[in-house]
Amino acid sequence: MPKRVDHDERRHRIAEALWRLASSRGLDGTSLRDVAAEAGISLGQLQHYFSSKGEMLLFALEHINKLAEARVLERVVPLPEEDRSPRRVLRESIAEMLPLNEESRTGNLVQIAYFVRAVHDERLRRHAREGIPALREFFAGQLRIAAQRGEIAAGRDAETEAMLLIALADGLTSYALLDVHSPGEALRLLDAHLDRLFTPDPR
Amino acid sequence: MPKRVDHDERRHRIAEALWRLASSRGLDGTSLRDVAAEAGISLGQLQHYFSSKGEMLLFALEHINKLAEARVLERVVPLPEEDRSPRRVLRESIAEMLPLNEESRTGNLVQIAYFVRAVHDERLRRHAREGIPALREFFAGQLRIAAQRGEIAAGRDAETEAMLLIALADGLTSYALLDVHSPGEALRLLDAHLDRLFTPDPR
DNA sequence: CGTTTTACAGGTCAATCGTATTGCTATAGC
DNA sequence: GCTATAGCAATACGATTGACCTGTAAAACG
Repeated sequence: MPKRVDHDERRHRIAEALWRLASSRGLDGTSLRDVAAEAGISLGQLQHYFSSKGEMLLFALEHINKLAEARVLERVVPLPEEDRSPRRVLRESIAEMLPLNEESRTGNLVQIAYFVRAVHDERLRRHAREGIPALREFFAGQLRIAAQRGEIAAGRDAETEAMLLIALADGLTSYALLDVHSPGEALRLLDAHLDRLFTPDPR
Repeated sequence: MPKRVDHDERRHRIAEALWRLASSRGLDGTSLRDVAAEAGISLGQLQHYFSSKGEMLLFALEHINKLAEARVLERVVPLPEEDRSPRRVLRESIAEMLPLNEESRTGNLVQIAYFVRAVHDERLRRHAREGIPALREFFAGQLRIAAQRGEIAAGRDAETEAMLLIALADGLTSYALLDVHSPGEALRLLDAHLDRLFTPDPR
């Protein structure tokens, strides 16, 4: 047999070619031939690594989710102790999700392409249903710490506020992608929301 | 010539057939033949009313937007004077946008299908860029009235809060469609946000 | 009444899709 | 060094797509 090849490395390369195309044409508008050409390989070779389009899509989704999670962690973890306040952690996390740079914009466009499929595809929908609660718990944990520190009103439910943050981030992202507002404006709106959330108990 | 036909009425029928299919398969997954079959007409007849698929899509989008706007107005305008507080108007408006019933769910799924296309299609994107500011102004107007009445803190910027509400509604809708939370839970989250927004100046 | 125009049916078209198949080549393993 | 096999290229396949094109019946209109 010929030289052994790192399968995962090849699959990642193909997934990244898929993202580049899907971010500008959607998943339906991206054919296997397109992906192969973008990755600089033949259709036959692509089929050697993915036995069907669905399999390729699923692999690419799991990969992009892992990368997105890693980027958030990479941004939050290195913060010096004194800057790692709940508010700062939440802000940096959400900012990393917003389409503030070209790479993130591509990622978000791909995520949306998957989102549409997920609405009709049970297998993909499960991914969303499993991922969001984990994020919500992370956010809620930060909010509970903030409540203990007296940085937010005691009456607020952490899980509720966490879900509101996620939904808001999602909406801000959508409208930024549509150029309804700029990415910077999305960040400003996020900060306005956080200002209101991180208000100590007024009474 | 044969009996004159109400063109607009036929086109509306076709658009509604398109929605039914697009809400469960997406716009890309819906062929002209599918739409014709769903509408109970031949492909030839469909093409008699729409010279291209793109034209049909654009017509159906404009139609669904008009209907959505009309439904909001129908819900808000008949409210008795004493119930037409800014908070109530905003709540009912947003509730009408959430996928709380099957009809609204279908409408939202179609909207999302268009959203994905809009990201890549300049002509569709213009629709979004023109529609949202109008909605934001309507919301901002309600918020200014609330501020005059002293129902919300004076320091809040109406346009900012209006855009936050729209983005939040959008995010809540997305996650309701993915069954991350129930439509009822989306409404509860909206109310939680409104509770915080409609808090008189604490100082 | 005759002509023109509208409303539609049906078929054809090239293009494109995902998938399946075949065959060659180079090397890992014995 | 022989051979089995992983890696890949190339091609073919049937299905489906949106866009055309032609034919025909009927009724509106002069």
